[in-house]
Amino acid sequence: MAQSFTEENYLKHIYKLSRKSDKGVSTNALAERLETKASSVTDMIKKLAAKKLVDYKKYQGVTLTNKGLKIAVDIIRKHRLWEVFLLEHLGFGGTEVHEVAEELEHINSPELVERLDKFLGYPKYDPHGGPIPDNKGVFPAPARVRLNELETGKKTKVMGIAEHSNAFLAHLKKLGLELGQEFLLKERFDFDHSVEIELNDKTIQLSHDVAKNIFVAY
Amino acid sequence: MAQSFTEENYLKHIYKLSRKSDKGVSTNALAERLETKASSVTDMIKKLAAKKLVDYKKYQGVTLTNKGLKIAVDIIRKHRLWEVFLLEHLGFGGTEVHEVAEELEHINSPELVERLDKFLGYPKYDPHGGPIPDNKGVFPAPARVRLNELETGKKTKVMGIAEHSNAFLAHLKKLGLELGQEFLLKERFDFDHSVEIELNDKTIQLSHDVAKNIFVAY
DNA sequence: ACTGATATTTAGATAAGTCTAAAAATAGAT
DNA sequence: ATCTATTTTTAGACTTATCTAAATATCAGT
Repeated sequence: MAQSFTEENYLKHIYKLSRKSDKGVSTNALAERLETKASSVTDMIKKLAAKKLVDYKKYQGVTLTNKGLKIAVDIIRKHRLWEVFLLEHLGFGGTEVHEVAEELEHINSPELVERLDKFLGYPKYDPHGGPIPDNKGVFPAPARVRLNELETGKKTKVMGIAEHSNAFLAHLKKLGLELGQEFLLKERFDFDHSVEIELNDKTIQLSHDVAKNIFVAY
Repeated sequence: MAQSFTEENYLKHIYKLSRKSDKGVSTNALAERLETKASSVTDMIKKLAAKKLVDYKKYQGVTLTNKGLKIAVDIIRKHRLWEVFLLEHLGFGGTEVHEVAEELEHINSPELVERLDKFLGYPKYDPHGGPIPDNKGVFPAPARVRLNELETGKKTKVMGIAEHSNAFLAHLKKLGLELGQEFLLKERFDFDHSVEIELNDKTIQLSHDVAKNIFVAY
């Protein structure tokens, strides 16, 4: 039972939104994400429910079934593998990659994905730090943590980010916090959870909002 | 003005069929190629004509406009570049590649294509010997020729094939005529245009039908 | 020039995914 | 507990690409 491009996108975004809270995903939230109308979302949700890819009760939001979850995770896998390819082998820059990967993730060939995974050396994280599930849908155990959770006094490095807005990317760039950048976590201030780090002989402050969106090695 | 997956396929197949004869491509021929019905083809042709991608007069078949030709050639370019990638870098086998490339050829990102082309080393032919047009749509001048056109007495090697049926591929394999295989063209027999070649110390005969579908270096 | 066979087009229907506008359900405030 | 604002669903329509069945045009042979 093959899924259409559109169905796959719905499943993927239901998955992503469901990570943010443990309630069902609301129709409006999905509509906004998918840049479509709530009525369209309702229609599609019914279709996905008929295919047993989501559980749905009117007015209650949707959740993925195991079947739907499997498909969603596989899309994530493909997306992130392609991103690794685009960034590490084709030399794409940071932000241009995303929309191309949005297309490539829907290419339907399990063999292609396996071969690509092998070609890339079975990477566990994409260049943004997103974990890449294996072909069983299992995510790697994180050898990394959010900067707001790291113990002070540790030397570490930027492994990825949890927030991909252009504003955030630009901010990090300005701070010199590129992917792979090493630095020392000097102190955490309890009253606002901001942190102080040292990199390239400069000491800088990061707000809690920034720190919690940076993945670092531990 | 972006083309849909389906429109691109129509354009590609119109292009390929129009190579075989210099008349317009017939509705039925297209229907057979695309595994659809003649009536569907008529509808789509009208749509393409409205977009000025084909010239069309009722009952007279279709031909590509310059605009349509450009798109068709670009699809071929993408298809063949992806085939190079799949075969040379991902280790795919000969025949499994085609349907994956059929999907990849519709990924819409000029930058991706340029970067892929560069990554692959600007190949001029795909692994089947198909010439790869450059980003202006220009095909490479062939440094190769069909075996039935080569002068006798020449040492040469298999550069590609013009026929991709499984039967033909199996036949070549059995003869030991893999891609890249070197051999000597010993003789051509005028009465049936069959040829005699020597490879790996064996002398074998090839019919005209076989010879004309093998591209060789010259 | 006619006739039968074949190729092509038209007309009307269907399915997927979307929309607008209106109706119905829910949640929050009092 | 009720009212109001918000969210969600329904109903009906539109677009794309397809189909079947029927109508029409072209072609080849006489």
